[in-house]
Amino acid sequence: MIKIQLPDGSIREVPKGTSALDIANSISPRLAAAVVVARVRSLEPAPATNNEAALEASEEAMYSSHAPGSAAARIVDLNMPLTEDVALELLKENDPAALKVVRHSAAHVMATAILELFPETKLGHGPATDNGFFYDVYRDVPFTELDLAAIEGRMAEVVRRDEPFVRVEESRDKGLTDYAAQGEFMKIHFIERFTKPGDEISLYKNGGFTDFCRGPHVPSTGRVKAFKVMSIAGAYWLGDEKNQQLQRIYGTAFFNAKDLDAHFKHLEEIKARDHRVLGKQLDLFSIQEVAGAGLIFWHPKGGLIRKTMEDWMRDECVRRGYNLVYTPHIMRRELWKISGHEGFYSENMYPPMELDDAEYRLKPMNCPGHILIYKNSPKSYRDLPARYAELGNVYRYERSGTMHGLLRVRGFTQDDAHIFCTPEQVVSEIEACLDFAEAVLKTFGFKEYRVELSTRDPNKAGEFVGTEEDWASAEGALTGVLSGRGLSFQSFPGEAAFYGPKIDIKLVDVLGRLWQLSTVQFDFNLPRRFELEYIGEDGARHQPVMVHRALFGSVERFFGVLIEHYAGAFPMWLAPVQVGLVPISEKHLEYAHSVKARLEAAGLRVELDTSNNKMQGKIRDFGLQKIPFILIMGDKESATDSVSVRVRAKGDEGSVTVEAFLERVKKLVGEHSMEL
RNA sequence: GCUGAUGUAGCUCAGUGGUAGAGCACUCCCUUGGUAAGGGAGAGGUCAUGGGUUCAAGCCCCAUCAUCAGCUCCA
Repeated sequence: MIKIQLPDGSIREVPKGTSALDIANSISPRLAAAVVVARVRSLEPAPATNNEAALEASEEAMYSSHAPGSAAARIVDLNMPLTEDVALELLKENDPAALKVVRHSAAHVMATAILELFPETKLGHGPATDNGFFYDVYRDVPFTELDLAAIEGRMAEVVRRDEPFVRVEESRDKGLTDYAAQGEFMKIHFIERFTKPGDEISLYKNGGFTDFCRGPHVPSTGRVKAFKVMSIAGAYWLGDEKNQQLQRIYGTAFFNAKDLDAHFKHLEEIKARDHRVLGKQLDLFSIQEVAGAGLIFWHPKGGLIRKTMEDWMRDECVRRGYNLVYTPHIMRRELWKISGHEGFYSENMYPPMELDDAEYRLKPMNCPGHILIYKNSPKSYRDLPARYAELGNVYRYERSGTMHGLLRVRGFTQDDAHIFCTPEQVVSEIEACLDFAEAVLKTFGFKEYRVELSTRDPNKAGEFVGTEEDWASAEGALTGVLSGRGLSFQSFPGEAAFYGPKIDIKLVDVLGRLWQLSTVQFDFNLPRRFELEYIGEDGARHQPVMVHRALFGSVERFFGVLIEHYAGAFPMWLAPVQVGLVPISEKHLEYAHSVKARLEAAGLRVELDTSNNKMQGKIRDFGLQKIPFILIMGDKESATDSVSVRVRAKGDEGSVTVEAFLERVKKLVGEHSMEL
């Protein structure tokens, strides 16, 4: 007999070999029908997990469905015989872990369908993802959309057959031999990678289909109730572009049709906030084929928002002790050789232009320009810290398939600054950068963010420049500042730039998506390459510490994220048109013009609709443009020097005097208020 | 760069080898109204670009460019 502890704390004694499904059935048949999978936790004290194993497990989990679960708690098949005392949790159709199991099982159903229709296909792996699942397969002939439809149809049949998922264990050698006979080269790779000689390997069978898989699965294919084959894409074998390309077939699955529908609705919502869609609808920016990919045209309304962002940023820089500088867009190739870009960044740079005096290259970064300004005159410790800031346009050659709206472009503007300081000043400078970064996020309406610290991988010292001591002190400074501020952060060893460690701030938008924007980085490399120095208090020459920092990251990318964050409904201070004026009839036009003049005199951005459309139509048009305030003016208003106020997303608020309205909105603008 | 899909009016899209279409937007006319679409008329296209097949190509074939979904990359 073994002891099974249920979530309410009660303990049942059952014969060894009893399954979770048996227990569910003993509680109630309805529970047994609703439960998908079980989570068990050993009642013995959990053995200390060793770090290396945990690391390997996470690596496996990245591209394998064979990763072992944690020793403490693991998800198991409902019909797996329980052989020791465990705490048992029956997961029903409301549990995220259960959904993953459903999706992974859906991947097996899809593989079953694919092999039935296209037996020549070789299988890679088929994990669940955040939004569904995929299966990587290899076949000489690409699958067409018709094939995908056929696969989906056959999946429905496999589900209807309601084949039980049966776990089978067999010797590794037999598995390898069988797969070799079938030419399943990818399965062989996975077995060799994830199991050791002498291990038993686990297979899951449903009907005539068998897959090397560690599970768990739903009890039978009939439990995959709501699914859809989504799309097909190329994916490199083992994620390496030097390897052959596989066909990755994406699908998604949910517990029921309602959830599946909700998922598609959610996809539509995301599409409606897509900055590329809104950029067109609100006439903010464009990308033009005739000009080239990844190059942004800022239209008047987008330009106005950009100006507001830039004005704020420049003012704030000045207020915080930065000096604004400007540097050229093209510079001699010689400079890029000194900086090292010519060597290690060349792939991302536009090729040299040959002029009569020398070769020139477009700048991919602003650092060398700022360094030349620093170097132009001797510096004393009294001159430090020197903080040079620039909204610098840089051009980087991105590979053709990688551009994405405003978020990944070939020409963009960095709010870039470089701080040259003494080692003693570093901590307070980093502090100030983080303060500034927080101010940016807060001002533009982002409440949540995550902090990441990227450090050197000591095992790969050769890939990083700078001495042991440099790195130790720089990483210590960054860590110290972060903990000193009480910020929780995640460390990423090995993720540092080759020239120094960095802090990245990722903001979380309204949909919970993460965006990498702000970055604060140490640089041991450039000060040395350019032989930067300052005269210290001791009269000797010293090398300054250099800190790179960008807060918007790129103005283009930040704008793109901003559009999606607000779904185009910008707060008052950023809205390109702040007030829309609607005269009810032609005879109110004169009054409308006078109101417009008064609002504009107060610095507001106002649009007056003088068309002969109906007032309802004018309201609709302004509404679609997501203008914060619409003012309606008819007989009543013109007689009392007032306006009828309609607020975005709130509606009609009745009439107030022009003075009172002005008072209200000037406050909203001045305070950068998120509300209206 | 790789795999697949897409490219028709300013926008969203229909058009399976035989005269280039719709709705919205735009211009003009009528309508002058009380909180998200009044009515009518008109104008607008090198069907991404370049080749090819065909008596005939938006449609079939090839190449190129761009976009989209992924992959890879992203100081």
